[in-house]
Amino acid sequence: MADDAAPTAADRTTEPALACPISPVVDIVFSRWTTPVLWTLHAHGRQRFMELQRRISRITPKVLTQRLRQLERDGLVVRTYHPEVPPRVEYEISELGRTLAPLFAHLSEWATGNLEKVDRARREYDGDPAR
Amino acid sequence: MADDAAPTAADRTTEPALACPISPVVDIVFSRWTTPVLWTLHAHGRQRFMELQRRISRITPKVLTQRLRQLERDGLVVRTYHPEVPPRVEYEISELGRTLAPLFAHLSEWATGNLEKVDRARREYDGDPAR
DNA sequence: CTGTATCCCACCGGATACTG
DNA sequence: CAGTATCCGGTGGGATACAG
Repeated sequence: MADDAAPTAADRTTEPALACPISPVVDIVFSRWTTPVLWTLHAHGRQRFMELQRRISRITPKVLTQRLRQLERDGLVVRTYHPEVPPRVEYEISELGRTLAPLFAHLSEWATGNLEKVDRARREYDGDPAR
Repeated sequence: MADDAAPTAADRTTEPALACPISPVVDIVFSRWTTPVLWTLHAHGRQRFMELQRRISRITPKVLTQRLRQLERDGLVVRTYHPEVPPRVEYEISELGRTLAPLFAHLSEWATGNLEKVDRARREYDGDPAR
């Protein structure tokens, strides 16, 4: 990413090099840790930093911050800072982010049943220890 | 990819730690380079190793092999070896892999229009150099 | 509470060369 | 042609400590 002049997310759609129109979406939505963050935000609504960290149990504050910043920059998440003592920050899915919901549902639906097939394929490929 | 001893793809669906039912799918389908490989296979049908490498222009043979092996193990791609001289190997999407097509179409559809919004969000976040 | 700042290491993937 | 074998550098992310 980030090389010469200004490769935007959109023009990568037509980039001949990859010739894969969904690569940019994958970079934005499915890079490491972004899916759990988005999903948690989608499943539990607006919530604070600590709630997110607790729910995405193995994530460190550093990484969580990085992902949240990226998602905020991409317009998928909205950050609200409340200048109180102690400070309170809330995150929520943006309107744009919400348009991903059907996609996630689709993913989730595919997982049902097909994940099992993947497991079976792996076992068979590995020499079928369970038979 | 790091699926050694116990945790299968399927049981990660119910793993409390992530509590994100689509994470396993993301690991399988959207890890690095897998999307371009699957897309190219989907777009151009059964093809040989070199064709794939040529179409996914920046991929190295080593990485291409790794991804193809992974996809074959997961049952998403079928490898056919023809014992000729010189050897000929063909790859194609499996039946299971084909069930991903609607999903990819969905992704592609989301990209249309929304990618542009992401770009705008980024420019605004970065300080809007184009205004 | 909500992050930053460092240190550090494992691993991915690029480059290159070589084999059946 | 279809890979494998090595070397190797950059980077993501874990652990830990600290700041506003």
